[in-house]
Amino acid sequence: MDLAGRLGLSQTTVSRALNGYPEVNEETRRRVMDAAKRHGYRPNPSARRLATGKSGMIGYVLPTGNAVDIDPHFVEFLSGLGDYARSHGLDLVLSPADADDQETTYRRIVANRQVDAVYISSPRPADRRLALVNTLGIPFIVHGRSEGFDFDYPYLDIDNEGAFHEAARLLVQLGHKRLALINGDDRETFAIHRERGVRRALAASGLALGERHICSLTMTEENGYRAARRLLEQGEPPTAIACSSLIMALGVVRAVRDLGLTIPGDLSLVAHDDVFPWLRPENFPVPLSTTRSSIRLAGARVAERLAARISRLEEGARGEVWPVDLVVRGSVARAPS
Amino acid sequence: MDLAGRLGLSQTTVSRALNGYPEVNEETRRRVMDAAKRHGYRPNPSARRLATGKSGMIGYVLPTGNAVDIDPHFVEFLSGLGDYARSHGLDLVLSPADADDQETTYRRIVANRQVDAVYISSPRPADRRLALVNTLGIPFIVHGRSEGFDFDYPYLDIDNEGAFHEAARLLVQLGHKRLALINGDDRETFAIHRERGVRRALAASGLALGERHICSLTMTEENGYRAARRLLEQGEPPTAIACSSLIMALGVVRAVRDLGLTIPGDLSLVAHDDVFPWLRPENFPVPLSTTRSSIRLAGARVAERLAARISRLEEGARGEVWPVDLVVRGSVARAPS
DNA sequence: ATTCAAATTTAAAGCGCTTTGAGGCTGGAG
DNA sequence: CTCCAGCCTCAAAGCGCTTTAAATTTGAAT
Repeated sequence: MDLAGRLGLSQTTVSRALNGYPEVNEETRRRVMDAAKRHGYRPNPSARRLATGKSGMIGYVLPTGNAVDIDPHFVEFLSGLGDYARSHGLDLVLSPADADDQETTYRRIVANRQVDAVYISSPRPADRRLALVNTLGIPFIVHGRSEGFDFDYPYLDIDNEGAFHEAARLLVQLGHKRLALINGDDRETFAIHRERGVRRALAASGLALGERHICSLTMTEENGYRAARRLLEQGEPPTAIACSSLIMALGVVRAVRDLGLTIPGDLSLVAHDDVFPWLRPENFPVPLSTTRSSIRLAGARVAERLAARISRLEEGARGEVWPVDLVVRGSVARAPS
Repeated sequence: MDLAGRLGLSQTTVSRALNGYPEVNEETRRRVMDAAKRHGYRPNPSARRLATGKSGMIGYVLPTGNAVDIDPHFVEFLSGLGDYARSHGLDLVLSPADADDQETTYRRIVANRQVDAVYISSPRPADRRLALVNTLGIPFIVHGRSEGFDFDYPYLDIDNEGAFHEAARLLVQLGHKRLALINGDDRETFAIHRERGVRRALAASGLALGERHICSLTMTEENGYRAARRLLEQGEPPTAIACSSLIMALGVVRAVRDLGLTIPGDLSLVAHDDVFPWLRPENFPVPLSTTRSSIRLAGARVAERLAARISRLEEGARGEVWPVDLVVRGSVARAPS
């Protein structure tokens, strides 16, 4: 669609007018903009891309594999990300990669300039993806945190340690001496931080988190159940449990029932709530106390910062840590005497 | 990276050799392929795209909005899709769109040739997206089915009607006269089909699905709870419930408990299981009977067919309907007398 | 009038690949 | 030998945009 021809202008001027370059007469710009709108002209992204190297897309390397399950949290994060992306004309590219070799894929999308920025989620300590992406020089943001690097990086995380510290502190204040933690996969930083939070709270009162009072498993209902049974059937069962996910908490509740115990009579329970629209803590058989942080809002914020980095409005390694609400509901009570 | 130069060949020949054109000497081809591998040469997709109009990507228009939640099923579907896509070098582009105006986005991605094919999910009867995409002429596959069009289209669906027919038939055989259905949003075809299946099974035995024995809501735990309470607290409560989702079934189970009833003593329950790794029917307080169909496998199959359509190995409007397993577990029993 | 810098606009050179239309070789048929 | 069919390979023309370098116009100052 030769807009330039129609207007008797050169392609150059049209391009400049459309892209907001200053060296175009305002009146000319108006004419061009006008004609563009009238004819529904949209620059061909493939061409623009070839010329500029910018794609207008955000990338995410999706670990896949037969035995690899995508975390259900992902969809909520995506809701937020998508919501922001939509209103800013960004698309999201999911590049599936072998879960055991994501590096190749990162290299590819960067080398090919398929996306303008990427985000990384569920980071682990010394996560190789971070080092890689940092080297490759593509704008990125980490959702969560890593540890053990000698460089800083931009991230958005929630205060997992603080949240679980608060939760544990509350339980301790209620007189609980034997506290247990049902955590997510402890190779991920968030789980490490949560454990740290619990330990710190216990230590402050001269208590400790027993070796047998901590479980670390992928966050499924079944694992929540198993962990709870293991914990509750041992010699010195905990009187309170902090749990890393609402889904696992479902299993915990089931286990408690199966054992003929009650919440909060025999066991106090606090879980982390990522705010799923389809499973709410207030609707648990006994309303569940939670540490709450909307993962969806995080998605939107990550998109926002990614956009800012692409347009160089944000630079440097700014880390952002969100506080987490502790919402007390019926599932916690004084320790049984 | 001028591969052509290195080899003393023309760009043309290199391009042809790499893309498998027949007019290249096999020995030459080998040399080129070899050098390409050795130097890690990868054609620049942006350039190739500009030249061919093909992007090597699959598209999905993601409905977003402040009040729009992405279905948790999406992530499982994505697992399958991603798994296939990975092994075939396809990327997935999610284009977020205002849930109320997806048309603009479809037009854009087609006009810009951003993707080679798209899939559509959660279709409704006479879904406008179908008509649109069909007109636009981009390869596509529908996950699910629509109704009321005068043209055929390629789709992959499960036999929702058959599944719920079987489930209802089983319940009827067990002597249940008052059956209820807790369905998903009845604007979507799958829900309509499921209702149809239940009605057909009941009709076969001279029974009917009472107006007050059917609920249709988005599939959350809370809605499952509400629906179950509404059903069970009315004058003639059902003795059996068919439920469209495992998540809703959680709510049903909770409601049953709250009312002091038992499964399957007072109420038989069957739910549809999309096979989530994090919530399994056998782990319900009473193992849940289900109609089971892996949505993840569907995702992989959709990707496979999409790829086939892109390379024109598949053409026409082939519909594919997968049978659904009925898995009987402890949650169903003879109707109370 | 003349001049020069600032303000606009333009021609043309990429971006890195595919594809079209030709040209160069080889070898058996004439 | 000459020709021509078959094979291969190549130069060059896009694909539709951005950007560099140069040209033109404008306008105030000389």
